[in-house]
Amino acid sequence: MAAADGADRRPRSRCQNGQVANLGPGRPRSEQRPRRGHTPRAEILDAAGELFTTNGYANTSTRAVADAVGIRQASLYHHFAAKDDILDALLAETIAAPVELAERLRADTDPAPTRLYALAWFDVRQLCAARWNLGALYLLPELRTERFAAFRLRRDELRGHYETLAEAVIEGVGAAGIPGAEVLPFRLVETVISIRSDEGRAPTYAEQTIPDAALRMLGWAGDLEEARSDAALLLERLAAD
Amino acid sequence: MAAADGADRRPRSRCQNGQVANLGPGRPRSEQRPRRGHTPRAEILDAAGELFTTNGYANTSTRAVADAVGIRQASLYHHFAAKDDILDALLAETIAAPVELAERLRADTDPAPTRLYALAWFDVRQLCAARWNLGALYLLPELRTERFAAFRLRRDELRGHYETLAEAVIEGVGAAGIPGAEVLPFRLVETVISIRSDEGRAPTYAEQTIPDAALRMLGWAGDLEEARSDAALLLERLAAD
DNA sequence: ATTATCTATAGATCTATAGATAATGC
DNA sequence: ATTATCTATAGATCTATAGATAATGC
Repeated sequence: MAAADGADRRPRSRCQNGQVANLGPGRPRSEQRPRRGHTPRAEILDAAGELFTTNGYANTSTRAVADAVGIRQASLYHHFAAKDDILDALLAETIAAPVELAERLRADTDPAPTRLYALAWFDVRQLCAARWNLGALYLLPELRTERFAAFRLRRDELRGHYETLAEAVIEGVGAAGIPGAEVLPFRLVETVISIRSDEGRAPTYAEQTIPDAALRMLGWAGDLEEARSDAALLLERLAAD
Repeated sequence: MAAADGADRRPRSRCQNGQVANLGPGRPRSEQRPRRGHTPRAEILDAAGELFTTNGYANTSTRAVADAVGIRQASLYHHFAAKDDILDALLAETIAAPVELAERLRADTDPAPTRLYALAWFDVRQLCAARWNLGALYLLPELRTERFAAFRLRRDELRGHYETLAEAVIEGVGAAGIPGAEVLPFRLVETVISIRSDEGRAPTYAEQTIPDAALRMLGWAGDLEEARSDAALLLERLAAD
């Protein structure tokens, strides 16, 4: 019976519309629903991402998620032990890549403005490109519970990396710096979430405007086009590893 | 029976702890609970503000709100026709003052940087000082429904005022401006909400750091101390009217 | 044997309405 | 008469578990 360990073995269906060839073991679904994802787990996460962001986490029943996938409510529990775990998996996805990038940037020797620009750019791009605006879930009161301590820790790490880079930028600009501003680049990047929520779609200008504004806000008066092209080279280099 | 029109006539109790002298008409409460507010309506809003921000809107039952006030669940409906209406009243409170200030600032003749500084300062101060971090409710999916169209409109007005002021600042700085940055001051101010949510309390540095950063972000290179003292004078003047 | 689904259900909610009751105010 | 509370309840949920079933894989 039990599983719910998240170890998806193989895809069960080949395509995303109604016509499906079952490929793996297990009783066939009584109904097929078009839903993105190569595994049941990925299908569930996609459906939950849509429903959690459009109707809210607490307002989305496990039945609604199951319906959106085309399975019965109880079948969810084969893939996730609890509703919590679906949310946790979605949240983890949203910060894994920026955290990893930030860790690589720490070891890099480029100037701080270049590295901060690169991190902000990468992060904004991902927040804009993501299929669902999952950052809107960061303010859920549920995340303050023990259950999500690990997620909070990861996000604090990311925030710490932003702050370290921002402090280094401020140090380089001398008296032009604003005291306390080192906390703001991380926050400014995450405003993409509210913009996307209010405007109903990802802002097109954000990828350039927000990293630019982050550096200016810290008192950095250098050439933004240069920062941008340096950051682009840096990101390419790191992606190659 | 019916009421729920929000027209509170008079206080029912004189004090905020258990010892209470009933003053108005109506059946006495079977239980008294310490809760801030001079009228039942205010008590309900205070309790709901606490519970909505700490447990979430959808997770907070009308029973929980009633319990926190010291009345029965059904008695809420004498003051609010539906749970929606409690949320709407709380949200309206959060933007009434900044919207009014922004409207007065539109008629003012001070330079744009002074006016933007004043608006951001006032708004940040209120977001920090408010008893509950109600801005955390702005991302609720419920707010996208028709029910909250009026609230969205008011908030859009506030956003529009920020943008108009920011555009004027950018115009004054010539080539130093970042295209698209006029949308950011409003967003930067609202980052107080996530900071307060993550740190568990209002940031002490925000009142100065955020207005400062908003101007720098727009490419404004003037004296920030001067902007701050000019804004202080402007706010005093407007408060006097 | 293992896997992924299914059916059925226990037990615990939640919102809003109907109508009774106990105060004050005229 | 008006007001603010009360009790009682209809009707509609929701999460998670138990155990059956229908595939594939060895």
